[in-house]
Amino acid sequence: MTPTQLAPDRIRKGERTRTRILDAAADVLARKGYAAATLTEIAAVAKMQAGSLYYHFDSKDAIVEEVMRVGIDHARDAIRAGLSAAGKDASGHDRLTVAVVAYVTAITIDSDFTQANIRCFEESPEATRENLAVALREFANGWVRLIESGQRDGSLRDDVEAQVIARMIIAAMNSVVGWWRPDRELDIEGVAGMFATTMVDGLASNA
Amino acid sequence: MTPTQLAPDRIRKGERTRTRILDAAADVLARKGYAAATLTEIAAVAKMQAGSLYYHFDSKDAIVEEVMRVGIDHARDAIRAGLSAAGKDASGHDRLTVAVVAYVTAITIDSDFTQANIRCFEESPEATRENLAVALREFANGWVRLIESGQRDGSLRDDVEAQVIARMIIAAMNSVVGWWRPDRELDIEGVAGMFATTMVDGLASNA
DNA sequence: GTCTATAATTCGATAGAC
DNA sequence: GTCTATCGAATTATAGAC
Repeated sequence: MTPTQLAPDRIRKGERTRTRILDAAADVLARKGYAAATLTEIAAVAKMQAGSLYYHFDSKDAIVEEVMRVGIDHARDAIRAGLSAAGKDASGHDRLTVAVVAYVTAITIDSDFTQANIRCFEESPEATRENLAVALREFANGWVRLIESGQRDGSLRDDVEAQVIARMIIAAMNSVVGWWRPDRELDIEGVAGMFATTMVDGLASNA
Repeated sequence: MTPTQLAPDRIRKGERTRTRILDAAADVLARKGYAAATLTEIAAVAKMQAGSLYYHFDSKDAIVEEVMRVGIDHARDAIRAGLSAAGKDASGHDRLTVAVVAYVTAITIDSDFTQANIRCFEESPEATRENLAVALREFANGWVRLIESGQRDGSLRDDVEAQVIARMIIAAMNSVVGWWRPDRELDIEGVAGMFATTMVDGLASNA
């Protein structure tokens, strides 16, 4: 038995504590933002003392970075699932609409991680943002490709720059986490639908 | 001469220092955000020591609140100017387009105050947000009325809720301050135009 | 009005007992 | 692995000289 080999339940126990801390951090970060989220509160939610966090993580920023990274992954997975359900032969117009609905739904329903990522990005230290730059660029590029694909197949207008419009769409979608709450009379599918149809089909009446 | 009556140049001197502090605070707040903006740095930009700020303001939050309030006022004025130039008899569709271009241009060109307001709002203390709630609600309501007006005159579709779309449009426009820089090859009028035509006329090709 | 010096907190991080 | 105790740094805010 090598030194790195541990009993299975011991591995699971350590992993579970780590996950509990990340869950707690995502919760606090999504509600308070980066600066206002204290290790004391994160530890309290995880039912620990603040000092104990350092056995599992090197620093506050290490916790924040991992939370945000998980949030980005969750969002990407949700979009992929929606797109693969729509099918590869759907038009760029339809695929963009599906992606918008999938993403808006994902970031509002049951994911403190994606909300923490959205809320804390600008506020987080430069080092953290640099460490996440590749993942975020990849995320943004996904939207750019989606739009460019629609421009190529003729279902989306090509007199605007996909890079600019992608940023705009991402920001518009992210804004829902700032005001939508589950107890609203308006369900999130309705909101997602309005977002998609407005950004993709426009607000102008075609009557 | 009443006790509150001061020599004109003395009034002006005090006001000028106050303005210099607000200018410095807007600069730092727009670049660093609420938490990372320290009084030491604000004072340095204003060419003072941190302690001296307290002769002019009661607290950091008092400075922040006033900067944000000025930012909101600047934005509102820019939109009003654009709309009055467009004329009262323009369609809701056209007035909304004009307002988008006016606002996007205003928040990127030459106004640390509007950028500070956009960047610091979510991060600022609850008391600050409550104090600005009326002004911000009024700002948002302006966009809602603009959209509803277009829905009434038939130039904008009425199968979406103006309240939801207004929030979405505001967030999309605000996002430009996060990435656009004056030295970009793409001028801000071009960006504003793309934003307006995409959100109002849509991304779908009408060919 | 502005400066220097410092009080008062808060928070991230570390050390050592258990 | 977790706790208690504490260090050290940063920051808002105050006090008093000038």
